[in-house]
Amino acid sequence: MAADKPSYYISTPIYYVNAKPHLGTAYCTVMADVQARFRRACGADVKFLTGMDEHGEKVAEAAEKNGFATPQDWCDSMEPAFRDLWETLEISNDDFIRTTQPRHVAGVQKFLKVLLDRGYIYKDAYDGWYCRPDETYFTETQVRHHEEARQAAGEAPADPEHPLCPDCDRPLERIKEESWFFKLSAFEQPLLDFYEAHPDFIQPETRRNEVLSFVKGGLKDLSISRSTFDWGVPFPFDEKHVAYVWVDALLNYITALGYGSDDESEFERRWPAQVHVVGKDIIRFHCVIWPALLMAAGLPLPEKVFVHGFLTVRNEQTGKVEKMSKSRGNAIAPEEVIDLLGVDAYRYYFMSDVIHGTDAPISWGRMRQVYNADLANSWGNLVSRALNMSAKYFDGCAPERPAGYEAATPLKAACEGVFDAYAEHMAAFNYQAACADVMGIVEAANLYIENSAPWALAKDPARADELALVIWNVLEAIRIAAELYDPFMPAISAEVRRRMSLAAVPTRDLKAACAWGGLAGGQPVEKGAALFPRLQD
RNA sequence: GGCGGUGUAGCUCAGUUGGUUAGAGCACACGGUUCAUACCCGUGGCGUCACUGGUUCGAAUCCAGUCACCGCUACCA
Repeated sequence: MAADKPSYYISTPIYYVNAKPHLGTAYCTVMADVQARFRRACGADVKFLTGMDEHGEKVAEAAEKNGFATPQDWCDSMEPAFRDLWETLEISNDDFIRTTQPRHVAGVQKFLKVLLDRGYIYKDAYDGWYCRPDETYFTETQVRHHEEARQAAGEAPADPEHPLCPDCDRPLERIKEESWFFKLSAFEQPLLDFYEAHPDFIQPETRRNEVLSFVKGGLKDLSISRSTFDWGVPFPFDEKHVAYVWVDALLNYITALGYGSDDESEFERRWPAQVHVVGKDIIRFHCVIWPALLMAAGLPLPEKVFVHGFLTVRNEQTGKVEKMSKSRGNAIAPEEVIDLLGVDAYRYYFMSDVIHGTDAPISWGRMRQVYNADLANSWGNLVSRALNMSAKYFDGCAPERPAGYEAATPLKAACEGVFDAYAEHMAAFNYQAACADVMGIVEAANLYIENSAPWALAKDPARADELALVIWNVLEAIRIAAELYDPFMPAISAEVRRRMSLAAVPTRDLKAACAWGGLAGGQPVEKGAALFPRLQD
């Protein structure tokens, strides 16, 4: 049944279990959710995946430090922080994968065997510096240059036995151990060929350029196992080693489809994914390592990686844009924003006003502006005045679809053609433009009411037909706008439909739903309380 | 150091292959209206399009350089 509809498989990254979800995590997840809801509304058979990344030495350490008997207990204790926030934010994920689940472990082990069989991994001795907190290796040269730079900056020389990490400045350890390596170097040219053949693979364009120049700079083989700790997926053919993050976390995208299980039918049907939504910090994992791993395993590559930027904060005292961080004290928690705006307006603000793809500033002042202008004054007030008039003039109901409903009106003209533009913008993750498309309907409706003056028509019984036509037009436009806004503000759109006695669930055929004339009329309507109570300064 | 990006009204941003007086929304001011969440509608001011020089009949849009911010990468000496 589902199989005859096109599969649309979309993912967020799996989030690292040690950190609670923050505004950036939520931003990414909402972005993917909006796309998932849009695709469902267009009739696609959507699988929307998110989850948690639970392996690694740091997780084991955190478990111990926090007094948990096992790392698994620690992970279990963190899970609600994610699940609860996603539920609050109306995230419609169809699955929630955890890398400690048996289905994931099985898939990882199968994948490793495939890589071994196909000759793309080998065991070698690793000799170099290791940053335990970062779980990262550094070469002699990297470490030496960092030390030179430090001393040039006037800092005290580090202990030669424990020079400092180039990334985090914590002491390194000398490590000589065996490790499994992935022949990433073999994929330099295949990757470049792939990028060229699929110019839309990485979006936006600037990220693509970054990846291109990185790969052209040459790729080195990649250490994919660790034997210094054991909180990970054991190599099936070498129990001393556990999989390192590349061949663990990234694989969630296929293990969630049953790759490596007894029944791989969903994997067969849905892979490759239509899009991975990721932040710019993990672009290389998703645009270089992950495609190379898939090539090595003989699997198809995802169709697209959409890379979003980071949220920054406009300091309303200085006017300067700052990176958000706890140490600066300018970090904003999702809960704070929800308290101010409510969930749907929260989603709308980040999706409509924050430009995806680049770093974008947010501010409390801006949130209030957008909320009041777009949602309270325009959309919410339109619904309010329209439903009020409908109920008042038509005995608690919507007018019946009038005979001349197909006649040209400014409002009908404003609604027609919106779907095509909107769908194109949505597909390109240009949510700002998509929201503007819908706002065009809202503005046209407000203007149409103004110019038609239904309150004047209502005073003249001879113009009853005219009044019915005007009100029906406005309700029809609201119906369409509510469907188009649904991916962004699902609860509000559902409430609008409820007040108009329309379907409880959003459409599965958005194009048809946007066609003029869908509103039969005659059904009860209810004005209700303000959808977006105006924020006072 | 190399590569790339960005810099347009107070704010968030559009500005296709260079072409009449540079745009939208918000914010602000004034006027109108009253069905509505003091809302909606109309009108208006606001910018040397980062700076300098160049190409052109004509550049925000092309070229060179400068400055600022950002990203990736490399520091091979």
